[in-house]
Amino acid sequence: MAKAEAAKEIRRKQLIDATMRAIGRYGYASLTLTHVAGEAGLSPGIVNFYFKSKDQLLIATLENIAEEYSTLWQGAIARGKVSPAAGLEAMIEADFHAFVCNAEKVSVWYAFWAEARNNANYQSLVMRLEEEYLKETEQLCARIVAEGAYEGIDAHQAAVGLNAMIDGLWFDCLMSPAKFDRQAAKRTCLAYLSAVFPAHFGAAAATKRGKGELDANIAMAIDQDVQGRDAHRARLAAALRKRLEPVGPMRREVLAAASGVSVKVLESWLEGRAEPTSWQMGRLIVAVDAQLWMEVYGPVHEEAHRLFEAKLAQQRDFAEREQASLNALSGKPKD
Amino acid sequence: MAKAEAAKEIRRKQLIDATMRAIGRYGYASLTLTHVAGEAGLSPGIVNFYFKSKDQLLIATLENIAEEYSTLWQGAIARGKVSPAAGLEAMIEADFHAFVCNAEKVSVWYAFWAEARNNANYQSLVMRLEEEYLKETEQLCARIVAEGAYEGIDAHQAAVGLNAMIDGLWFDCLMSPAKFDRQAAKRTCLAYLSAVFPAHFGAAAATKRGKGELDANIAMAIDQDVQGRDAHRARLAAALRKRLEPVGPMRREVLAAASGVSVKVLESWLEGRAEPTSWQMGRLIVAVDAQLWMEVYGPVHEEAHRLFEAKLAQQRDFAEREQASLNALSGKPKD
DNA sequence: CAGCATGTTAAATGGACGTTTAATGCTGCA
DNA sequence: TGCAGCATTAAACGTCCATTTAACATGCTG
Repeated sequence: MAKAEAAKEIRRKQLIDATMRAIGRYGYASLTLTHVAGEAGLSPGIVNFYFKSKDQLLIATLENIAEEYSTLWQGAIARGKVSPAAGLEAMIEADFHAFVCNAEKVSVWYAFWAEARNNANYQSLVMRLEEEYLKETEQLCARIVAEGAYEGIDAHQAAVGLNAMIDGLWFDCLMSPAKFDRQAAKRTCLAYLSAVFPAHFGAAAATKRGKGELDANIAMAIDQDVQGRDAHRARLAAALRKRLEPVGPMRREVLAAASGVSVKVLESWLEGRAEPTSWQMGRLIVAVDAQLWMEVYGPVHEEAHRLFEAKLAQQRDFAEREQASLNALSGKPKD
Repeated sequence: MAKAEAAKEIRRKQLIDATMRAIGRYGYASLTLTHVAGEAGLSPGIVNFYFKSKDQLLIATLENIAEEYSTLWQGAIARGKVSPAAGLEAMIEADFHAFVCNAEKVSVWYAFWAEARNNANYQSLVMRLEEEYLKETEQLCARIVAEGAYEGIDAHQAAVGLNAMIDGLWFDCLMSPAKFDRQAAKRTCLAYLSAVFPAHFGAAAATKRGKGELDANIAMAIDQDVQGRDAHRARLAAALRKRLEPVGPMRREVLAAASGVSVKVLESWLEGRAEPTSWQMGRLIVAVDAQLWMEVYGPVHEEAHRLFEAKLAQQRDFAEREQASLNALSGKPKD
């Protein structure tokens, strides 16, 4: 039952969040399921009901924080896409955003990093993540170098240096979160970039294009991404309600069936108490109309839109083919 | 008995080394005394004989690796003292020396860093270390800035950036030790410095003063420090033997008594099988002559020598006062 | 309202591990 | 050689904790 599935997802997320808080509070080594359950306000036994084992819970936690982080920086980079320099600035902005750069999250990262050497699951994930991030940074650096005015600058080296600096600054955040100044950390990174790429990040470049504004815009956009979970749910609820108005074209039962959940669950979405999984969201979109996506996720730049349309077309294509093959099968039953 | 003390020290060190290997192999979270004992080739129960508890063993391990690291970079910086730029280069050289920058050591560091947030003992030590290192780096940067040719460069920021970059590069060493290239890491740091301080680290500066040579010298000196434990013991043994030659002024019994150990232990030093603790070394020096220090620790720069003389004077002073107060007490017994 | 499924809890279980203790082996000394 | 003291071991103990199990609560269905 999809309804049960959705409810389970909520509890799982709740436990994952509790795990992150518990790691932040007690540390990885002395983390017990009792701690986790305590943070979640549940009894210890429940963890093994939603996760096969403690290991599975921890893997899910790492996957969760990894996806959260990836989403943030990839979103930031997309917003800064107009120029490679803006892209790098956006990455830095994302890396030192309060949402990811805080004592709790960083201590979770360090916990997994320290364990990664002895846990193949952690290691592959952490390495993949790091490689993705490095690749992106390197491309941006390479584009900046290609734009000229630099001799003897190795884009790869510049990117490795930037990454290392960011990881190292997180360490300061870990060790003395009270003293740590996120703005100063950003400035430190920008100082590095302005030393390496003076034409793009130097004082001259900054005044020329009105640096302050850009920063503020990116930061605001990231803020929206981050603290906007409630706002997101509100937008989703509003968009759904609009389509369910008395005069509207759809009834709750229809919409619920289309998205594969019970009416109860659908109502929890309508009231902003819960939200669909991405899979359910996809089915909702297909069931209703692509415009829903625009309304829920807010104004987005063209590329993401184009990407989405492409995906949607692909999905339709896949569904059609599946249908066709089903038809074919029913026509000629297997021998 | 001082003899027993010396033997205990050796076992303790053996167990600490085993702990580091075990953390590198199994990770902090799943480290058991059985693992440690296994690495040391001893039985599990023995650990609680030499350390009051597992916690104490771990604290001793952190203290050990911290002192090891501090000694290395402070030694390196002293050698590069001729100029602040050389000092920074020496620090980098030390940070990426195979002795500290290898998968095992780095994984030990990350283990303690990750736990530091939840363990006051670890935290204070790690923070103190980090502060010392930063302070030194910052002073060097400030001196470079003071030498001129830089505008708008913040020495503190430059130092924080460098430290962060080094810590972050260690992460790469942790995650993929096979792929990690220590030389490339050094170059990355130097590229950073040459971007921030082009007059001191730029291509021009490098060719002017024959950069290659300097690097090689510092690296060699550090090598000596590091892989030189055997050499150190050999020097010590030679220096002691010289003073014990048939025609020499001292007999084994006298020297042993003076340093508070048995003749057996002294002989183990003479044969290079063991070495005194720093405390015993101090008593040896006082008993024999300060020249011994020069012979054992090799040629050193003046400042360290001066420092040592001052310490020695202080120690004598303290001993005299202690004696005086003892005399006073025996004169007037307490009421 | 009965019956069933599902979510949740509390208690039981079994194993792992730090620590303690008693026994054993070893070394140095007479 | 025999004794004394110390280092070391092996086993026992007790605690903690992940996991399992059964009981309980809740809500849904017929």
